[in-house]
Amino acid sequence: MTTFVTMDKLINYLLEFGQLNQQQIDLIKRKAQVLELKKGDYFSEAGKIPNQVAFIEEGILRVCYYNSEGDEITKYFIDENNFAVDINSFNQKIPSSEYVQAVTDCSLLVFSSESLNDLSATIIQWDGIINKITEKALIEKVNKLSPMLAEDATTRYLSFLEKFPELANRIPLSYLASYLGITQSSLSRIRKSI
Amino acid sequence: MTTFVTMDKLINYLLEFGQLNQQQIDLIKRKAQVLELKKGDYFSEAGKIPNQVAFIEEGILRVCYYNSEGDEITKYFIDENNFAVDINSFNQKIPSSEYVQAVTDCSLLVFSSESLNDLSATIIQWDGIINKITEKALIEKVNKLSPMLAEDATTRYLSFLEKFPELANRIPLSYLASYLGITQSSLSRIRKSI
DNA sequence: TTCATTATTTGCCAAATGGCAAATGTTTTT
DNA sequence: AAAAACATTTGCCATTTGGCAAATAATGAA
Repeated sequence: MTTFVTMDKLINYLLEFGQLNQQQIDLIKRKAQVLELKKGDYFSEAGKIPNQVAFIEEGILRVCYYNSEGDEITKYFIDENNFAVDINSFNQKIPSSEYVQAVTDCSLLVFSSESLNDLSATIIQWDGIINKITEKALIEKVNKLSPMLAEDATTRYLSFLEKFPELANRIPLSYLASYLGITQSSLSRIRKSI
Repeated sequence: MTTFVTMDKLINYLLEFGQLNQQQIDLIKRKAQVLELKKGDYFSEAGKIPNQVAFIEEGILRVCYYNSEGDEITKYFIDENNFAVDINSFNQKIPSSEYVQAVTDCSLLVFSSESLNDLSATIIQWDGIINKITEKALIEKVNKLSPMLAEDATTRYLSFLEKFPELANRIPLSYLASYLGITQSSLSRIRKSI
């Protein structure tokens, strides 16, 4: 069974966290499914038990939820060469309180729960690799969020610009404002003042 | 070699994440060292490569760093029945940018790097247990920090009060203010208004 | 193109927070 | 107890951000 998708980004990413032989790489490629999302499409929905994990080859996703005031909050953005999943709900098999949406057109490689179980059972290093990836991603999130609390909104916006330079003007203000923890009008004014 | 410390909290905590037989439990107990810290004492210092991990039996620690403006920031508090370590620096063996300080008198159980390696080599479930603990702790941090951005300072303070009811008036204002992302005077005014 | 819809900007004013310094309160040392 | 050191509160005012609604701009549909 031949595939025409190289999946190079995924494999190179995994290889950063552990060694894999060609046979293992081929198995991983067979277990991954290409999923193309259009801007605005949803990858997962709140209230459902997540049963797949996505590696982002191209594009940007955002993870969102509704807070107690009913405002939609963008918890974080995830870009190329990262995995997206509500890891808590996925592991515990409980309904997710978050949903994941494509901010731009995306090309994803998706693994189902079953595929991941197979890989875990077949590839001895798999769990170790996944653990390292998970841990690194979570540490990055904490380290990004933590200083934001002490910064003013302009600084937070500038940091976002550094991380996603091309994105700031291509996504709805509301996405970005809720991520930065400010209102749309404040963000609009901050933009103007720069 | 008999020990008079029961270490019940530690063992019960570990057992939440995986099974351990009595022999394994005894080994873990032998590898742990009791460390008593007085309020204000440091458990680890910035600039050093962390070489131990602490389980908090009693008391509260805080994890701190200095931001680019030179302000001391309390990144988070860690309370009883949790592990404390700069996991990133610990795993990568790089100098920590954070330091860990006792907010109250603390009773800790400390594991050295070598002890952890021994445990990892001897107890087959050890790595799995540690990974689950690590992941859970990081997820909790993200989930706590994330909504704070969208809340006003009073709400953040009230949330802190819920989590650490007895603490708010027993620690320096500066610790708490920097955790909440506000100035000492603002926090003082918020307190008064409640 | 034109209309309808949605997103963004702006004005106006209120509320929240910061900056700084002085005043007050608390703790520790001598 | 007195002095010194440190922590907290307060006043004053500036800046930031929010709330709301109207105006404007951009987008998509007919």
